[in-house]
Amino acid sequence: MGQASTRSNRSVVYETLRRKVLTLELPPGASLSENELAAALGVSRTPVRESLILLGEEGLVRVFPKVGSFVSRVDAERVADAQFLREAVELAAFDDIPETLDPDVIAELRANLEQQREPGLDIERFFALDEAFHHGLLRLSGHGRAWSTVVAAKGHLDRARRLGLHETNGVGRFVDEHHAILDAVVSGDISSARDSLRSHLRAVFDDIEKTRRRSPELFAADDGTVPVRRSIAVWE
Amino acid sequence: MGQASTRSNRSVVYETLRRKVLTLELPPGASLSENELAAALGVSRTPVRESLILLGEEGLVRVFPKVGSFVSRVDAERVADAQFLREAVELAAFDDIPETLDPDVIAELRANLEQQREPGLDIERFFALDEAFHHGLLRLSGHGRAWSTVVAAKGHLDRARRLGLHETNGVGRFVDEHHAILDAVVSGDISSARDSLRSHLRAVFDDIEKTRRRSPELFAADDGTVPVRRSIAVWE
DNA sequence: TGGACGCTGCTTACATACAAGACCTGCCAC
DNA sequence: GTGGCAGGTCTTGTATGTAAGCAGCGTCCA
Repeated sequence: MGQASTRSNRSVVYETLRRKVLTLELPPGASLSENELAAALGVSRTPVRESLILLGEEGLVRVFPKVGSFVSRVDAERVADAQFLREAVELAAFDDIPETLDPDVIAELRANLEQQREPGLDIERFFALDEAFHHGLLRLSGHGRAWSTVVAAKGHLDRARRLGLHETNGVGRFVDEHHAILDAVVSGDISSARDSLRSHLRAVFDDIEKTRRRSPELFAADDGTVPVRRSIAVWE
Repeated sequence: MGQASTRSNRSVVYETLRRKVLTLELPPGASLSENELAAALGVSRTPVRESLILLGEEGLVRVFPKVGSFVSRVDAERVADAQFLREAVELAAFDDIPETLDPDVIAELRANLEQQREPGLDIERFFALDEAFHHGLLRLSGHGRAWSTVVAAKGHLDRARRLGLHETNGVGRFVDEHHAILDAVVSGDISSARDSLRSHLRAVFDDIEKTRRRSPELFAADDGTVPVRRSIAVWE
């Protein structure tokens, strides 16, 4: 594939596919044929297959034995599960925030928020910054390693969110909330920080729910029905 | 392998290996050669390899490229992470317990507790009942699907616990706590149920910590050091 | 017209062959 | 004795071959 030899092909394939699924470049229902993906990515079926298995475990892909693999539908139930998990972890972490905050992490969070204010922020950049911000919050309480669990949940949330949010219009509100959370943390008002974080996470979820009501056709029950074969173009 | 053809070989291999790791039948540091496992299980390397990848994602196995795969060390840091995650999820679920409880689930939980009281309870049976009990509690709040996340965490906790707990001596206390939790839930005192559940989970964790202090050699930092090749017999 | 049946082409599941790197061991030079 | 190098053998990573199952479509028959 031409990438540095320090990374396995499987890692590259996995991350490539995951990114394309999360950005909806590979939309829900898209067919993910091992052969086609292998050819498109210039590798054999093995790393592709292993990546699909991992994505299946994550719930982003459904593998139907002997039939095909498909990008999973955006399922409202799964999105709600993800929201519950994320909220539980991030709020619980706040209970363990120490008296004296790690100045490095605080500096990183402040710098992050600066960038969230930059004009011309595109949606991909915002999602990346948002992710780093919430990860930083977890690290403040010494629970940074729980982030990987949140990431798995966050994937479903972001995918649902993207369905209705293709520009950064209205993102400013979330940036404001990030500031409020960090300010509360720094000032030592953990209780207020908790409330701010909770309402922030809920606001994101409400945003998703609003999208779902406005465009229910984008969401679909993941009820095990097999998508029509090759119903959606696979590779761009 | 002889199992019913309705289940894939990979599922069988994965579950077999996972069980052996969790029960310490495959102890921390044990070598997991793809070739040897494939021969021992009567399948090819493919399903074995895919299982190892999944177990690696779960943190129960470490795969060193071109060197070997090994059962991961019981790492105190990872155990603490698991405890944090589990506590966060189970406590958050209690906030969503509805006024009227699902009678089927309640009946199931009561029956479960009956069995926990049975004399001659062995450790494996207790772990299974404990697992079903906590899963049931999650279902009461409609968050049963979050159980899979807790399971991943619980694996690390159980493994640590088994290191010091090889009989059910002292398990009675945990059974009592289960009763207290369920009684509080049924009586509608969610706040008390929360407190009981929290102290229950903490007690289990303290139990692990006590084991760690008593037998620190059982725990080891998972610092990336490669175990000596074939240092521990692989298959029984 | 409608239903059943078989063929064809696709898919994943599994098995195996090959490649490439890491470790250990033993020999050899000093 | 000791350092270093080479080779053999292990490992996982990747590629490819084989098997088996499902779907869709066309055909044939009633």
